Amino acid sequence: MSEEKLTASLPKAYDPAVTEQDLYREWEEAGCFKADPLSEKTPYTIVIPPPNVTGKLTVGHVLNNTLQDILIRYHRMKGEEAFWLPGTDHAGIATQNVVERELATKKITRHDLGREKFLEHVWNWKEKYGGIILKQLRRLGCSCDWTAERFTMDEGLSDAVKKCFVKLYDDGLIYKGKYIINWCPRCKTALSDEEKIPQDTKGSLWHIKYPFKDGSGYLIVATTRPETMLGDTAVAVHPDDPRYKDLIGKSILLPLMNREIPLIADEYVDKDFGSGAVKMTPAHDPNDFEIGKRHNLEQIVVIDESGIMNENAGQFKGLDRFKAREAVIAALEEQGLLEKIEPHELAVGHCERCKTVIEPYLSEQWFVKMKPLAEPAIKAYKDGTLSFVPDRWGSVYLHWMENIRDWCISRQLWWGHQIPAYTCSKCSHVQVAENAPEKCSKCGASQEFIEQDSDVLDTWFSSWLWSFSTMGWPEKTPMLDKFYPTTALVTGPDIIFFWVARMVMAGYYFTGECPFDSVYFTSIIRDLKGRKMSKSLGNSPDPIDIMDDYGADALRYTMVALAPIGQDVRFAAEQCEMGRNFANKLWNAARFVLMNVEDMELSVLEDYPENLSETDRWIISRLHSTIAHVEHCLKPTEYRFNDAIKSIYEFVWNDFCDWYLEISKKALYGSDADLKRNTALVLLKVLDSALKVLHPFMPFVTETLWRKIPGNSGFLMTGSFPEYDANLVSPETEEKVGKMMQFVRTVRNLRASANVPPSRKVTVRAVASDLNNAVVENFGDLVKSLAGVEHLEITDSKPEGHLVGLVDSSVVCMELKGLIDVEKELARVEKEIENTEKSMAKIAGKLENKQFIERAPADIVEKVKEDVEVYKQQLEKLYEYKNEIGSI
RNA sequence: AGGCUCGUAGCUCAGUUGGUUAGAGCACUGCUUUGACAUGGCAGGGGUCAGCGGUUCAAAUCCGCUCGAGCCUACCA
Repeated sequence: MSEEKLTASLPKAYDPAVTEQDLYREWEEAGCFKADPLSEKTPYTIVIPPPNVTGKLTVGHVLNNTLQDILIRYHRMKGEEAFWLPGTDHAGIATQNVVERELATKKITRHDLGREKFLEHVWNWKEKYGGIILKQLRRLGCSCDWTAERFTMDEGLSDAVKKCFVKLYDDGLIYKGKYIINWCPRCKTALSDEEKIPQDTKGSLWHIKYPFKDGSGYLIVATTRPETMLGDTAVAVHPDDPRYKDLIGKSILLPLMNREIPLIADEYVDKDFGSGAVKMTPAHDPNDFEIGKRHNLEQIVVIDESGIMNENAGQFKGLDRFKAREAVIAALEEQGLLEKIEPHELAVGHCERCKTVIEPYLSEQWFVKMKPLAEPAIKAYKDGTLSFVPDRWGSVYLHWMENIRDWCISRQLWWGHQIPAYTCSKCSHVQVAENAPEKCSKCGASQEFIEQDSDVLDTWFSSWLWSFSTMGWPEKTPMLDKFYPTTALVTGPDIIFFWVARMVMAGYYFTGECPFDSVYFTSIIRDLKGRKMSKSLGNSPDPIDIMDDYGADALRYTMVALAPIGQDVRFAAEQCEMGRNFANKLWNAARFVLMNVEDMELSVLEDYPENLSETDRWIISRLHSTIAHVEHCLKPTEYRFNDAIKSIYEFVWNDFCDWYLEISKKALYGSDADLKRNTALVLLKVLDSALKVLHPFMPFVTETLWRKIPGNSGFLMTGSFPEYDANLVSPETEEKVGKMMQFVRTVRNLRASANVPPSRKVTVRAVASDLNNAVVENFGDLVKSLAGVEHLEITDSKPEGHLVGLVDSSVVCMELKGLIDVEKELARVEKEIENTEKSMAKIAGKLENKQFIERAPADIVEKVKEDVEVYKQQLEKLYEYKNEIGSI
């Protein structure tokens, strides 16, 4: 009857779809994810790297967030006040693009709507479609504290942004100026250096004749962007270049424009590149801009904000910049001014969001002086306050920090934090303040004359504050007090500059503290061909589909198992079979335990029972070795997640299922009531502990099973992690049981080689030896049930009509009913001999080497001697056996 | 151009400070539905650890070079 009950509640196969979603709701409703700022417990904090509100879950997110969840769940179970703060990022350009594209289907532009109406649209879009990814994280099982969810444009976070801007401005670290910046002619906004993606491109180097005004010939100028020559205001050479030294100061007549420009000298010019003469276009090249400033060159803008040639481009006005290039070349050629064209490879910058070729563009922008901010961030890494795993990212971080450049933070977008700078239209006075000033502080003009800067801030200007702005900073909130600075950060190395480095700088500058102790950089997920997962390639499987097919736990298991430290991962959905199979294996192991325990009215106990058997002690020893290893792997200096999950897998599958469950059947189906009870208690307790250890990695299946264990109540996830007890680890027991296992394998091996079906029992005679005697005496009954043996006995010598196998150098014989297949058996033994000889040869040579004996540590030498001795004995026995068969 | 990382079984990957008979999962071969599980069990085949050279008593592991893959940084027009 109870059999029926269990079968009903525990089906033969684990079906994640049945439990996962409901279980998550239960956890959430019970407040299991919530962290208490007033708790006395040690805080453990992670802030999520906020995904874009427009984002959908990718396999990359899966890995990243699973790792965070593992840490959070583990530390929660270790009794710490674990706080995982979730949220999203407003993603200026990306979000604006999405909404603009949607409007475009209705043939509306944002300009049709105007700023205010457009922003209303974006907010509506955000409320409706934004943050899908956070729902998807719930599906994954992430135990974020959703009551603390934040968005970078929330009121509080927006106030923090303003506050920081004002402070930096007041401290003289924010300035506005006309500089060459990266401009996307499609998004029509400035971009930071980090948003410019260089791509190697096969271009050309055009060599153009620039004639001198006085008719005394010409010089050659080489360029990759001939269309910009229309804005040239000089040609530069190196002051020491003998070819040009005497010509410096002469006038050149700029072709096509007939503008008179000077030949100037500047150290910057590389004599060995091209012709050694460089055209200067200060309005369209960052280097020319710098040189131009030194020489007071005029800045002539010839390309407009859309990438179209403007009125300064003469006859080329109105042409797109790439069309203009062709037209300029054609015109030069016609006038015989094109000397030659060389193929030339160069890195062309592209817009991170829309892939449009970036245009260096002269415009008025806001910048942050970064050098002073970098100093404490550099120190933090160098003195160990901040650590990276893998550590090699530290040098990447340092290199960037030490060569840091000012950060262009203004964006010509509408969606974002509008810059809190106000200009008086009467006197042009600029005021920077958190709130709109009521009158001009200089000329006293009233509010109507004061206008806020129309630009918004780079999204990263809000996310670099994320680690503390989310907790209420600048208010001194209990949350901030309890959970800041945070403990760990888990993110991808691709945003080390965008985010990690800047967050460290912001942490020090605004709070005086490093915002986290350690950063773990995850692997990059690729497809099986090694390509990055991307939407355009269509090679990125949808994690939701994977979870539908295999379950969230299976996906989590697989991603973590597959991802070693800092190495890229090649992933395909089918690999989740390993996770699914593992969840199923665990399910069935639990099912077995529960079915057998059911009638005994037992519940899981605090301690193991007295009078443990050797094999009980063995599984407990294995369990505690596993616990120790897992805990070691999860330390911040290690973060060896794949190692941790693998050792649990091996414990559950190999030790617990393959051996201990099989061993326990002997007791469970036997008539010794005490033994039965003891075994059941050990099974329950080990299962209970295994579920706890595995829980941070595979939360759903473990919680589901744990709650079915008699005696358990509440939630596993808020329970405690098993405490490692070194006294329960016994190498001696593991050794003893290991010999028994070897013995069983040898018998199974013999059975297989003689094709004895599992159902047929055999007789085994073990030739007396220390090992054999101990195994037969201590584990005789077990060997019988595990290896399908009917009669097991010790003999003085090998009997006739038996197959022979070895355990170390002990001989184990299996009686064969009927004739031995001589040929087959001979082949098997010969193969065995060959293998053993090969193995021995590998190490035996060492002993003949005097140097080895003298220099190698004594214990190593001893070990080799012992091994060789074992091989020798094995070979002796194998030869003997071979002769015997041969003579049949 | 510089820097970093990687190259281990057909595939995806482990292998912590040099000393293991070089491992796992999938795939493959044979046996197997015995009362947890065929998403299973038992047994097995398969690798000159990219190549060459060096250090060492000892190298998949440390060093150098070559070849191959990838990533990051860089203002050579």
